[in-house]
Amino acid sequence: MSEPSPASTSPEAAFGPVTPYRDATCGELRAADAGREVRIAGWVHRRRDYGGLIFIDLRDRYGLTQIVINESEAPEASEVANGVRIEFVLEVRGTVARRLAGTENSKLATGDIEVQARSVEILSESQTPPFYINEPDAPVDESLRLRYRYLDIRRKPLLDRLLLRSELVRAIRETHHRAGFVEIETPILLKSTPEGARDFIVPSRLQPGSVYALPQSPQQLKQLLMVAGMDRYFQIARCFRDEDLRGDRQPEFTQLDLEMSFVTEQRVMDFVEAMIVEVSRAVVPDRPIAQLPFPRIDYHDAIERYGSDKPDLRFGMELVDLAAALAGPGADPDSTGFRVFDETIAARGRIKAIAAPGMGDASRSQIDELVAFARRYGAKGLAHVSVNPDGTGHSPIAKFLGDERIAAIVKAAAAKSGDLVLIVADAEADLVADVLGRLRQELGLRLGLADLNVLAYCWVYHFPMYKWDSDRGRWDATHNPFSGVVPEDEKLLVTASGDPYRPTRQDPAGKARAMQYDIALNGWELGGGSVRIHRRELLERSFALQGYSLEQMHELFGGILEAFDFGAPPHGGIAMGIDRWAALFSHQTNIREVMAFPKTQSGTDLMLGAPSEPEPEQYSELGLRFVGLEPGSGKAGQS
RNA sequence: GGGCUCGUGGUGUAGCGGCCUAACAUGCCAGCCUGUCACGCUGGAGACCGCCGGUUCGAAUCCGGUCGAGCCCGCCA
Repeated sequence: MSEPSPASTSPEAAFGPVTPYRDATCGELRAADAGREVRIAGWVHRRRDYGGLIFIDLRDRYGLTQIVINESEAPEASEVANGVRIEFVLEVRGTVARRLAGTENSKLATGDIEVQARSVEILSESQTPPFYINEPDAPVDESLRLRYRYLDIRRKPLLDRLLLRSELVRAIRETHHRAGFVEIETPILLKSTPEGARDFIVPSRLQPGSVYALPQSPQQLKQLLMVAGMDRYFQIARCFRDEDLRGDRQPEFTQLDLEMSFVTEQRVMDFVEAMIVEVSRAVVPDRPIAQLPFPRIDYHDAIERYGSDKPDLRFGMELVDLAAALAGPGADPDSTGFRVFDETIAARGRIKAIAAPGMGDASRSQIDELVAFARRYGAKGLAHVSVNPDGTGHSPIAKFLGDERIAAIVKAAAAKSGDLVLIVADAEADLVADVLGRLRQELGLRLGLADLNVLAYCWVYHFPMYKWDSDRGRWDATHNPFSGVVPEDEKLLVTASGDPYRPTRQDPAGKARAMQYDIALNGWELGGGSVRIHRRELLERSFALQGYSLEQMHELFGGILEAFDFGAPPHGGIAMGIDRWAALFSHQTNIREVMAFPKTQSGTDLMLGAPSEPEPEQYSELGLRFVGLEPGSGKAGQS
């Protein structure tokens, strides 16, 4: 190789696939290229050896091209090809030729041609891979896939998902730039705040004894950018939360974070909705959007009708209240005859139901399984009524309720013959909604009620401002401590006692609604945001309700509070989970499947072996020493 | 912190108290084969059943513990 010289090619050539190793990728040669002399490079996908004739399918991320090595025409190439094995990296020189009539392969984009090799060079050898790379559907233990992630990415399914994710991020960027947003990076080394999830901590060497925290989201920074006059900001931001993992949760994940100035809830939702539609159409054009504009559902309606603040609108099966149906007939209007229901009514609880289509013939064990499902989420039981072919109902609790009430339940639930009405009763209305909401979601999918191709986006708005934290005796922000209050509820941001620093459960603040909106997609929470409080006085009132003294406010949020003294515009925004979005776009239920290098459920990286013990010098430079953990306070234990 | 599931040649599975000195498919190795594309045919190597301990005359198979992976509750938006 000679010394690199100044640029000798055009940008087009520099951007193209041609390199000193290849003239074309493995996915682009067509019949029209017949006769071309080409160099082509890639991995050996498969090898078919006929003795004097060897076929090699050469693969790169663009596709597959068949190479033919004919011993009688290229004896040297044939000798090399004899030693070639799967996943070797080759550079092949030869001639593009139309395949013999009748031997074309319609399954390949390049199936009309083959490259007749003149020479074959092995650029790199490979061990036998630990799992099949050339059979994309072959199941593989996930820990193996994680340990050899670079091999898993060679396989089509994961490759395709990462390409789709790349398109998603590209579409997001293009749309935001077109809408005049400025993309700004914010720091990863930040200050710890007590809100929300547990922080990841990074000890400071220059400030011994102090720590940085990794951002759970760039929340405060984007608000400061609004104070800075940036007007429209967005970022594809990495976020970190030190909590236990789930299929839809990794310790580090990616958010689309955006904020706009001089906006209302309506205005932010309008932009985000238009952006989502544009991105969806660009990335998954063949997937219909269920409803345009997106349904906008008040939080309380969402809980009432779907038992969820992220309802899956691909199917109905809404929750219905049975109070009226149960009150109806009978000698004693205060008694339904069924003790569980009577106690619930006496406790001013809720009795609600869903009708599961076609499940009327569910077996005893199927019912038991549903009862166990309901119990897992805190229900004390799960009553059921099966609807007979003639439209009447039968149920184990019919002997308590009587036929008239059973009929009223069937009617209230709008259950048809063959359906199964599932009933949850509890003194806690939230629990009833949660359990039925989870049953609804589970059964909707199990019964195939959801069109899997549809994208059912919806907004849920006006979340409660706070929820009472009985352990700590204060109001917790439902979402974000900076969320603004709906203007007509501003007067509710007070305590019953009048002292803003003594919150109690009876405070009017418990009824205040936030200018908070979530976007849900097919039953997943895709994102959430709010119009923020931009007046310092109101922010202090809100923080007081959340249990912060003036000193604590300054300690924890001093920077942003001070900023709000220098002219903060009204502003609002949203954060959306890119990983979840990509997973939903590619029909995955686990975000690991759309991440290049995810971690296991116990937070480890099986490929790199992270986390690992630090070197002693790293400890001493930071003034740290590992003293072990209290028994039971963590899994690391003492060594 | 807790519950559940899984862990057998390289990979995916079967075997679930003695018939297992572990079976099948695929992969791997060798040989033959000039038109295949999940090529074919013949032959061969390869696991002591995650690890430790226990029960038993006898364990891959039962029990306990432990490690790893997954799902879930708590946690988390």
